[in-house]
Amino acid sequence: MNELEEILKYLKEKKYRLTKKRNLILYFFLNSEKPLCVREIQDMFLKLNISINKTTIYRELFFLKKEGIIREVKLIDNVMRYEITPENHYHHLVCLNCKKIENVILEGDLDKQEKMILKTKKFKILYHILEFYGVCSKCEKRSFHTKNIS
Amino acid sequence: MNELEEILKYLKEKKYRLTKKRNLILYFFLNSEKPLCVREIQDMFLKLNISINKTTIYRELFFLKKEGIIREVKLIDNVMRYEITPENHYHHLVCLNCKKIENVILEGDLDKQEKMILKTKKFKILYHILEFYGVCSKCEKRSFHTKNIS
DNA sequence: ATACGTGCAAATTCTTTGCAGCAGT
DNA sequence: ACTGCTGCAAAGAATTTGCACGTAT
Repeated sequence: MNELEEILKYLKEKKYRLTKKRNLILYFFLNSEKPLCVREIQDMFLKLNISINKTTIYRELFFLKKEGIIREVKLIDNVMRYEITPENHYHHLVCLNCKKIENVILEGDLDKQEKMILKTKKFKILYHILEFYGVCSKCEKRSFHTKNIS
Repeated sequence: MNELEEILKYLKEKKYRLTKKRNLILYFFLNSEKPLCVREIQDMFLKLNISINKTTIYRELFFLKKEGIIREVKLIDNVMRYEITPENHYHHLVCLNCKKIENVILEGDLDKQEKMILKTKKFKILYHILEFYGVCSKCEKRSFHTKNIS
């Protein structure tokens, strides 16, 4: 699964709509070496002969930023530019059998929860620890066979 | 905010649609002293002179069960009945200043994450620990005033 | 016969888009 | 003149519903 598919899957899971223009804007970002501004994105649509309104682009950038998919880059000119956010915050999958620890990215779903908590509980969260305890795929498989395998 | 509003808010947050029939079914559950079966719900719609298909009811019950809003109750006859799930699984808000621990309900949002992890990482999660560390509202307020305010 | 489930097309909900227009530099 | 934002109506995406039919007890 490539990066675009990852992002689309994430958006789908959060029940946002996978529209042609949203997909295209994401495609532009993933295939650009440098941060893009509204104007540049508008031109890219123009080149493809696809109509788009500048408001749509502004709103889409705001949306993608909110979702943590892109981030703002301020250069010397005072035009806002954006680029794909390079990474994300890891959580851990801890195997109770072999003690192996694996990383997993939850793609910012807790942010929403934390905002909700701030609003409803008035509790300002500074950080969180989230660990999942279970059985990894290797150990899971092994338990159905003999102990001597591998 | 009453219980129905709480549930609707939760469903809205998860981007499920708040349809008339879904709302009504929830209303029936919240105003019923006893567990309800498909037939009884069907009759309630009939009384209100609102058409509904039994498949819709089956699917809605499956949906609400999946979301943890209702739960199955098996009585002696072999008809499945459902009732509002009384409670939920707590997480903790730990204040780093006064060490107070508060409960918070995340309304099953992690279930989805865990299913996702099972699918993509093939890691079978048995349980999880999730704690939020931060500053509670009291301590937050106090830090803006003098130290003597209790 | 009754309880319950599935697939598909139509209906409904609600996000996303475009347009007109405004504010600030 | 240009960047950036808002409200409202229309378009579009995707969930929800109804219908026909199937399975199991």
